[in-house]
Amino acid sequence: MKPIAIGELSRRTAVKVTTIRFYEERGLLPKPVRTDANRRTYGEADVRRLRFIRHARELGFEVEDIRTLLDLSAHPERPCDEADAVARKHLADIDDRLARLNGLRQEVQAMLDQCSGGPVRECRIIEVLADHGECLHDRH
Amino acid sequence: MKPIAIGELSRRTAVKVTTIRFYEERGLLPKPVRTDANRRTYGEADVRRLRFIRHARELGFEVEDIRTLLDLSAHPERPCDEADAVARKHLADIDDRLARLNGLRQEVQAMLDQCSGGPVRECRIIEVLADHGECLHDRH
DNA sequence: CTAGTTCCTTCAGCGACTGTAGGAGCAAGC
DNA sequence: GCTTGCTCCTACAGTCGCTGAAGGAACTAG
Repeated sequence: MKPIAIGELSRRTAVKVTTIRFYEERGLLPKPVRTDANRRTYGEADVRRLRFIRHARELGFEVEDIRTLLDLSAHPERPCDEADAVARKHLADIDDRLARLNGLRQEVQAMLDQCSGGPVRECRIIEVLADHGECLHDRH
Repeated sequence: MKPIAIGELSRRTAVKVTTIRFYEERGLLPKPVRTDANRRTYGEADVRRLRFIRHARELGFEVEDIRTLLDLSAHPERPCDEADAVARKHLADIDDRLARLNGLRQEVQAMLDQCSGGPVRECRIIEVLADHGECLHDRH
C-alpha cells in the first residue's frame, strides 16, 4: 500500500491538516514516518484511528476521554467497564447541558414574546435583562 | 453615596473580581474613577450595569451581543428592532444547539444500550465509534 | 506594630482548535 | 529546464470568556 500524505488523510477523514498535526502533538495520533523531504506519511491504520477520533469528537467526547477510548480499543481483552463509564459520564454531561439549554430557551422565548416593537424605553428584552427578578427561573 | 470597592462590587453582583477587570478591559464596563492609591471605585450605576451583563451572560448571550444591548439601553428613544434581532438570533442559536445535543444524546444512549459488559473486543461503544456507518444519523 | 486581607499590574493557561508567516518541495505544462 | 501553483514544513499568535498566579503595595483590625 502506498503512503498517504497529510493532505489526502485530511480529505479522507474530513479533518483539517492543522488539526491532524494538533492531534499528533497531543498524542492522539502516533508520530508518522517521514519522507526524505521531511513530509509525514500515513497508512490505512491512521485513517481508521483518525476517523475514530473525529467521530468521537462529533459525539462531543473530550480529547482526554478519546485518549482513554483509544487506549481501550488497543486492548480488546480488557473488560469494557471503563468505556462504559466514559460514555455514561458523557451522557450525564449532555443531559445537564440539555436541561440548562432548555431553560435558557424558555427564558429567551419569553423575552421575545413580550417585545412589542416600540422604542427601547418600552422594550421588555432590555428590561428583563436588567432585572433578574423578571425571570421565570431563579437560577439559570 | 459612598464609593464601592471592586471586592464589594464583586460580592453584590456575584461576578469575580478578575472578571470585572476583564469586562473593563473589554469595554463592557467604563473605566472607573480611582482613589489616590489607584484603587477602582464604583457607584450604583456600575452595579446595575454589571448585573445586566451577568444576567445576559447567564442567558448565553455573547460579549459582542451584550455590547450591542448595552448600547441600546443607553438610547431608550431608539426603536428596539435591534435588541429584538439580537435575541432572535440567540434563540435560533439555542435551538440549533438543542437539536444537535438531542441528536448526540440519542446516539450516546444507543451506544450504552448496546454495551453488554463483556471484554472490549465485544464492546459496542468502541465499535460504534470506530464506524460511523453504525450511527443513527448521517450527520451529527 | 503586625498579621491578614484587599487591591494593583502583568502575564500565562484553559480546550480544541484555526490561521498566519516564511520558507521548501513537488508535479505538470510549456 | 523553467515557471506556476499547489502541498507541505515549522513555529507561533489568536480565538472566546474567563481564571489564576506572581510579586508587590495599601488598607484594616487587634
